[in-house]
Amino acid sequence: MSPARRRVIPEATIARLPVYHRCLLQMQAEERSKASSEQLAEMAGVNAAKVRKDLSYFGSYGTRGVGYGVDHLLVEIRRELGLTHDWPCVIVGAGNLGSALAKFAGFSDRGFSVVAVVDIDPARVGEQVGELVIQHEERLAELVLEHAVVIGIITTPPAAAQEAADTLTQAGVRSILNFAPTVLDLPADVLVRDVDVAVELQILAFHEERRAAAEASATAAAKPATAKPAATKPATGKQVTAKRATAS
Amino acid sequence: MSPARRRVIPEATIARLPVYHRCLLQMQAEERSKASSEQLAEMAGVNAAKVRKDLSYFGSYGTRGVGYGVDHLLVEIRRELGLTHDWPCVIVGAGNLGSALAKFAGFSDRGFSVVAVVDIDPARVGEQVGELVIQHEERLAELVLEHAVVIGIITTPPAAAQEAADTLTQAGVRSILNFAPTVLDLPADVLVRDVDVAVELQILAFHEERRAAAEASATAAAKPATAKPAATKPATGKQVTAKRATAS
DNA sequence: GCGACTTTGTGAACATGTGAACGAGCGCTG
DNA sequence: CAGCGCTCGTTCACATGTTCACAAAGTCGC
Repeated sequence: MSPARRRVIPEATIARLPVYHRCLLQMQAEERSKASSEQLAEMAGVNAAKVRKDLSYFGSYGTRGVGYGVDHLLVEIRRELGLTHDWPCVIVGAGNLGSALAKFAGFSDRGFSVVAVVDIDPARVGEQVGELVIQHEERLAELVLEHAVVIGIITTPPAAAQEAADTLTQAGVRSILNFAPTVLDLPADVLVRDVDVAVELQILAFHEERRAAAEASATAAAKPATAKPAATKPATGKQVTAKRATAS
Repeated sequence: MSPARRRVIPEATIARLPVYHRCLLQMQAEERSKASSEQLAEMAGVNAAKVRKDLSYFGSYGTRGVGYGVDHLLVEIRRELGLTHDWPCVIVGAGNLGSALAKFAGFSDRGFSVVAVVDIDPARVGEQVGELVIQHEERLAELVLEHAVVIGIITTPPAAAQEAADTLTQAGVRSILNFAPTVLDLPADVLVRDVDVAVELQILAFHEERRAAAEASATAAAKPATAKPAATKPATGKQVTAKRATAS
């Protein structure tokens, strides 16, 4: 109800909120009522100061000397993330990935419900996928309006992605999760998040490549044997936790 | 063959390389031999200066007054990303997502080959998925060694992810793509990239929530009607391109 | 060959994000 | 109710990433 007292929240913080949310859910399941920034940080794999700073953007929900109330914090984060109400989504493209997502239950319990799946292939229309029936892509705009869809999920082949995005946008969707390996060209007020498995793999490959090069030059005069030195090298620095990289 | 002349490459640059790679492939398909940073930037949805700076980390592959040679640049990027040779991957967890990824052909042509799929459910072992047969998770370590697997892809339910990661790590895998909504705790020299669809959706939801709040307070005295104002609002600023956010 | 034009490569300002340090506030204990 | 220990919230310095602006270096036309 407070009018416009909130500050601007950094993108990096927003991206971490869902992780905190997940950790808090787990704590709640473990019947823990309090959580310190330290504990939350450990669980979320980040720095404790970062946790405190992130949470402080939304107000002072912690108690000094004690920590954060798990239930309370959950409610607040849920409110910030808009998880208190349902978000109707539509999946465009019922290929391997689209079908897998449609069947996947993991969203529904977090407020995301897939209300329709469409595909351009007439042969697939009518096919059952999870609890839904594939409809023809022609009906996309219609379905968006009918179900008040807010989020579009694009799982088409790259060539069809732009058109799907255009249709979604014209029907009023302004949030798109794009799995197609394409850069979508859309109006500035449409928020697109790209998820590309191939890109992720290539990033991993880059680091592997570098690692291999580093090891090769490290063992300069040593034997340039076959490969696969199993699990040697205690790495640089302390063996705390793996380097982490999440979708920004 | 140059020993260690290369500078340290920023993570943000690395994450963009695959996108440039993809754009260049498309240009190559269109028989274009030259590309300016401006054109590449437009295609990749980024700033032209960023393109130049990114590419300059690897050396001077452009020609002033002309641009970059598409073929040449492709070779260089491919070399940097280690796409010149094959990366054997293993998929742990043959659920909806795991199966979809296993069937998906999009990786193989970029140097990533899925050499094995394992699952913990004995009932699923032996099942055909794409060109592979599901094997039991017990054999994971064995399979990693046998096929010299470098990248592990975890698509198990969250509860099983840590164990899968441990097994992979102990077998020598140091690059993991984790689709499970869990923070993995691993040695520091293991590189983990998390891909979590629920997180992405929650980020979109956050912005939708904010947008709704902003619009509500903007139309202060106006009619607080039902919802769904279709496609009003020309947005703030110029209608260039959608805000973009990719896996960091 | 020379001058005009184009586009790269990079230095420097700016913006965003991170991590350490520390004061302020709260609960507990005696 | 005063002192003490704990943990939040905030400030500050630093690291990382982005964008601008411009000189250097090349091509092309004449």
